[in-house]
Amino acid sequence: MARRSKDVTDAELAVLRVLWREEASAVREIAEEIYGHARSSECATVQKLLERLEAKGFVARRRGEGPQRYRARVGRDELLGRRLRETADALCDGSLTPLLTQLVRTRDLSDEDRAMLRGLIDELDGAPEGGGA
Amino acid sequence: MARRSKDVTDAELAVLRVLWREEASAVREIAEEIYGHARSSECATVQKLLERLEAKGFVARRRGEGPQRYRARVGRDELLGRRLRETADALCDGSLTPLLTQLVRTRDLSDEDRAMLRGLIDELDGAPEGGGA
DNA sequence: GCGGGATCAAGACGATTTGTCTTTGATCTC
DNA sequence: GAGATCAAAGACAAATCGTCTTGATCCCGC
Repeated sequence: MARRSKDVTDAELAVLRVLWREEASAVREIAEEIYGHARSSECATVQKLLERLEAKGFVARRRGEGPQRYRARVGRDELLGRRLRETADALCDGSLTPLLTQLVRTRDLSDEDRAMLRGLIDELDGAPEGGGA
Repeated sequence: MARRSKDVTDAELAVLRVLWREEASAVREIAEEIYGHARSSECATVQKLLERLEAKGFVARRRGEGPQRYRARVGRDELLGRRLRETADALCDGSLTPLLTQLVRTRDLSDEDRAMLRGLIDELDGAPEGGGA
């Protein structure tokens, strides 16, 4: 039926990447970052990508003096969380646990990774979920 | 340029799900599982999906007496690992660590999840990858 | 006031993906 | 050999996605 479109496509992601690095950028700057130069067609492409990203709520634009400047409204980690949840929904009936075990089992974890993880878990164990102390 | 096609599309995944449950199934059985019945057009659809899955190496077919039977050649966890790596490549330059921390931070983790995780890490810590003590 | 440049919105475009269906051909049974 | 089942191939429309063109607007220095 209706094909589910991606949250952020590859080309859009390239734009987001720039915005994660550069805070607030104009179209021309982004195009230059991505393509190495900024001919008018490339600017138009970037503009279209920004337009689509804005429609999805992933970037915001600031009008004012000079060219409009765009900034990201999602961080990498939020996007990451989104994708992880998507994956969990598609493959694990929404449960995140299998992702965790799969990741840990993957064995690419360094000593530091493990230590860091342990720390995070300790933190969660120590601080009750309720929030307030 | 060339849009990257998905490893397994949604409709294909529905087929795989059946195969994960049912070991080795015939087209008609799969169609019945998915659609509730098996008219010829639905069988054809499933067949096409199986054909594509086979081309990607995700299922194998066994010819023999009676209708051909298909079985999955990837498990859920392998597919999961694949998707996780994809996500890591797209968003984290291939590093899996951010996925881990994001998952742990997500806070949807139950006590059991945390205990399980801790156990897994202990295991990794205890048994160094090199093998020998 | 005017030419020239930059910015921007809107839409067109082709390639590709994806889910579905039809057609045709093969095989088997009674 | 009639009819049913199964399989292979391809056709199909809808949708996505990256890209580009067009036309409008604005602003500057002269």
